[in-house]
Amino acid sequence: MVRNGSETAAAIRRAGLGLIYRHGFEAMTLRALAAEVGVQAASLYNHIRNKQDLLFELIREHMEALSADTDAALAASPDGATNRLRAFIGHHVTYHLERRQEVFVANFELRALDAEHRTVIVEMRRLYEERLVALLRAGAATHEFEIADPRITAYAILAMLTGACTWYRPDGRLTRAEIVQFHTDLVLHGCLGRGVDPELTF
Amino acid sequence: MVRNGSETAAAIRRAGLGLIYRHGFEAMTLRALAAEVGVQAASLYNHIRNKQDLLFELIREHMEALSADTDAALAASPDGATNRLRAFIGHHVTYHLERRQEVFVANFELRALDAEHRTVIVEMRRLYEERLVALLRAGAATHEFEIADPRITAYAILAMLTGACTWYRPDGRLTRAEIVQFHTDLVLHGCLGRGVDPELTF
DNA sequence: ATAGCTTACGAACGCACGTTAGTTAGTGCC
DNA sequence: GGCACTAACTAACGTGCGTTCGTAAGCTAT
Repeated sequence: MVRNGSETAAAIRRAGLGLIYRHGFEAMTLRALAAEVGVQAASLYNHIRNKQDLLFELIREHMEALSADTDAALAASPDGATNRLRAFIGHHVTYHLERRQEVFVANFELRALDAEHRTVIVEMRRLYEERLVALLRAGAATHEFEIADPRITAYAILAMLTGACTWYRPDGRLTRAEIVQFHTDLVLHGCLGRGVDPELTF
Repeated sequence: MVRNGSETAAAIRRAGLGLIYRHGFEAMTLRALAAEVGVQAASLYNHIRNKQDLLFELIREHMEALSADTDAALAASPDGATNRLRAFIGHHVTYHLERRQEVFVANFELRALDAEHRTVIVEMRRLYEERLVALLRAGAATHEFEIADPRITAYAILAMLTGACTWYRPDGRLTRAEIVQFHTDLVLHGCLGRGVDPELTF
């Protein structure tokens, strides 16, 4: 059977992402991937350069989409550091919850990339993190935030937000909007809550 | 050459941990492990049951040590939810920064465990998380904290704290004590800082 | 001294891996 | 209708894997 080529290519990426997510890149065999696509292992090579390149492309495409989407979200945000931070958190959480597989693979299969490919991805990730660092710096400069170390704070926030991917289930107790709300509150006010002085509520 | 058995066993665990940390469990070969220990691959089997069991034992021992150590830290803490939360954060961050390899392996090689072994570890991790959930609940009950969802908050805090392992370097800019301080402030007060109303500082 | 246990070795097994080669069958354009 | 192209197939290559086997050598207790 001869299918449309780009359909097969898309099916390979989709199935590959799922298999890498579930079993890890090293543990995924091309034969298993081919079986899931409904094709012989050798036929994969009509659509991918090789196994390593499939991983790289999956991660690269994810990082590019994330970058473009983040730009759009921040551009749409009202002015002011707090507003922009809210926009960033809302977008990051929503986007990440919607693409848990991509996020997981992009974060934890970096070590399976060879040196050159890894360098490319790490740089893309650095640029993403830098957006939040800059945002925090701006808020600290206007005294909207009280932040001793914007870089460390940015890493901590990102780890917290991205962490939601590990337990979130679409059919779970909480909606994505609720999860965004929780994390926004946590980042802005911490565990003690804003209720300490209700009059300061925004 | 015939060495003391338990020395070799310890060397296997140490080298195995490092290799799994750097390359992943699936990507680590027993021949590479044996070479690092200075032994033939077959000789490993005098000290481990098999490859899978080595991973399980590494993770299990880590989880047991973490559990015991956390109990000790909480037992030594002064009363009160905020104090206990500080103690938990201080201990978690310090312990995790000191054992980044164990932490990484225990968190991200779970999928390489077979079903029964994974069940055991997941349960141990649940019990650990439950300590923080209980702590947050206690603080919410006394109105020391304002927490809408203790479980989600616990997950978020743990993700944030554990995330420090990914960027921390012992020879880096920040000491472990500084990192503890940063994260404690973030958890307790969030980005807006307690400076919003200095009189409310605890 | 010697028996028994521990620890190591070298060689090999059977298997599954990523990848390549050569070929066949549909598809679209002139 | 014929040609070029794409996408699929089967078969096989060489490699490296986890693991087992049989054996040698050192340590320890009698």
